[in-house]
Amino acid sequence: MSDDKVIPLTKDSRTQARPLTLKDVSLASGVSEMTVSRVLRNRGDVSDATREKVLRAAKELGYVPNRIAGALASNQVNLVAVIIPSLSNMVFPEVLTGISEVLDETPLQSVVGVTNYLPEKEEQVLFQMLSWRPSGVIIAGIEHSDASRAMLAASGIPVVEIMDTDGECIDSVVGISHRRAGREMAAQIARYGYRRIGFLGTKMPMDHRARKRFEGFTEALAKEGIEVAAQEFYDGGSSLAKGRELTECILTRCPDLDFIYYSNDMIGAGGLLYLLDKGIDVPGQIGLAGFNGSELLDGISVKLATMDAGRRETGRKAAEIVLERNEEGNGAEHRRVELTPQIQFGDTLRRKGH
Amino acid sequence: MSDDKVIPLTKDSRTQARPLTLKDVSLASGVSEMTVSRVLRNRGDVSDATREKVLRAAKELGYVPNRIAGALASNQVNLVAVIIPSLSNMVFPEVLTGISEVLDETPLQSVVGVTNYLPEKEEQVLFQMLSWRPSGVIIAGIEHSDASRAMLAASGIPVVEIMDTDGECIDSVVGISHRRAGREMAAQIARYGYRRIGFLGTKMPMDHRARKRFEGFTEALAKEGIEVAAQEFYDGGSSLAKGRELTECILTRCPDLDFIYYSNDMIGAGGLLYLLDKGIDVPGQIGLAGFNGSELLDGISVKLATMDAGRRETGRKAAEIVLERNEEGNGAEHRRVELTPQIQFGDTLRRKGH
DNA sequence: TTGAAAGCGCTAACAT
DNA sequence: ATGTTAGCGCTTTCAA
Repeated sequence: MSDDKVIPLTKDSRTQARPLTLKDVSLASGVSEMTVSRVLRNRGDVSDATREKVLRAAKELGYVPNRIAGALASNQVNLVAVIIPSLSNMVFPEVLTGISEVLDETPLQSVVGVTNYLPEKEEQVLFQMLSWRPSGVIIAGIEHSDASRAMLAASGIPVVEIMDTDGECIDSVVGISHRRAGREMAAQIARYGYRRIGFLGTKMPMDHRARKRFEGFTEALAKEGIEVAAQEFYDGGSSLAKGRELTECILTRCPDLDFIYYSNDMIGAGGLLYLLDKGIDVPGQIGLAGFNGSELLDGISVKLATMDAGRRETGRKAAEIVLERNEEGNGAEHRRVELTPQIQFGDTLRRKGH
Repeated sequence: MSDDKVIPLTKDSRTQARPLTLKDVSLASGVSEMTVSRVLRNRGDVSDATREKVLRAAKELGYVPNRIAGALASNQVNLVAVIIPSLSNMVFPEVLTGISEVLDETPLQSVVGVTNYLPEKEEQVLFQMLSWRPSGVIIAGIEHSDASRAMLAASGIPVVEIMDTDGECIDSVVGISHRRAGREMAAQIARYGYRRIGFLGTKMPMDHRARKRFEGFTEALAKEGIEVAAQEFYDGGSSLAKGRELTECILTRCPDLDFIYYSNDMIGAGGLLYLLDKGIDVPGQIGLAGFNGSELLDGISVKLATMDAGRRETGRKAAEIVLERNEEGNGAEHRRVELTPQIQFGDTLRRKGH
């Protein structure tokens, strides 16, 4: 970006002074406000004649209902609060997509809040969201401050925690066990004969899910008598460049690694590209695996091993639970849905020496 | 994903029957509702003693204000509606990030609606959003249905159209001229001596901005007496894989191309990786350029030429305009902010034969 | 099938 | 510094 031209326009508009109300439509159509309300919501019995009249009047005036008032009167808010740590990591937009897919067929609508991985911010965002009295909350992770948990528990609305099943949930939960994901990847790597294994991931306090994968990973390796030979942690967002840099770094420190496990596909792909550039044989000399199952990166000639965390599916399921919990009478039980990701071997994880 | 275990829990909660109201806090603290309201909003003069009392009572009870009621009473909704075509293209989350950065310091909060590039869906989403009486609307693009334009114009709230300045705006606009972006890239490519130029992009009716870039591109080439030698269009999302595939495709049809202009960096990078894999000399044999300035892809060894569309900046500016328009008294003019993207040459665009 | 009255929970505006 | 009153625009409930 260079200079920004700022050109104030002259034309003067801001047409409307007061937004229209039901009353305006009532007057215009010669029908009581109540009946107008009924027509606009398709509720109760209204004769076709009046329905016509009302609809026409509303359309002609350009009436837009005031949901604030409607929500207050009916004590019903068709909003679902969705709270996620970030929008920069595609994982979360993908979950949102799953949620929208399901909610789009219903009167419910999602509202997104972003926490930047900060518990304090999460608390604020949550408070803000709850103050709109949404029909449900879908929130990433199961680690929350005491205050957040208290708010959620007390809210009396369905709460679905997503993307992590390792721990106690407040109400319902959908996701995968990251400990198990880490364990299974470690087991597979060990089974394939790798022994000098490095790990590369985000700084852990930020990201509980990455931490749990790492814990599961080291735990399972330990069971095979293997210790992680080297590890490297980084702050901030993941990018190909970061993956490159850290891979170079870890291999300088520890050139005899025969495998690197990355905490996500983005840095994994960066590492992969780096190794390919260097002419290093992958997975002959060194095997690699990431995490997420990012289709985004599928076009790299050598496909990185990974594990699909089922983000779309998670979003869909979470939305379905909120819906289910909103249908009164229905069993409306607490739910625990654990998705089981499979290893995708790609081209970078195969039996050593094969 | 394989089988999903669905384990209904047994514990029974849904604690609270009726959410707390101001009245509850009033009773608990022995202070009038009005004063409680004042304390909770930091408004007017309240003695430190009563403030303390109220705050303590509110905290102990776990009171969460009901904004629905507050908004109705005060006729003030601190929501900004943000309407975008998609979350799958990182461009939009990046704009959202810019918006949030600015709004986070204010009482305003953004609410996102997604249109899937469908004008009809845009209309619905817009109607939904407007029914919440937001303090402003930030909407991607300047092409909208008549009904949408009418709603926006009649809403009486600030409307900022973003990411495209090629055309008439309703109220204010922030973004770049995609025609100009296309023209400038074409001019540069021509200046550098390329003559057999291909274009690769999304199907146009979907994406006005891509279309305008293409139009600007062909127009500027025409001025140099050059015609686009081959073009390839695709549906659906952009990915590295798609870029690969289409690049192979266009080069099969037209093997003598010396340049390919891609409608975004993702497919551009896919093409780049394909050519590198094939051992083709880039840019010696064929030059490449994309669009967006995606930092995401920075880790590829050969850096794709591109143009930064200033997404964060666009989001920030749009949010600032909404804020400005909400400060009464202030000039509150209509604004037109045209950002001017610069070509980033990377490694794939240089004078032919150098 | 339609209408009238009474709030929803909060805040603006006005007392005190 | 605090309290009282009267709505905000809609829907629920009850009556016709």
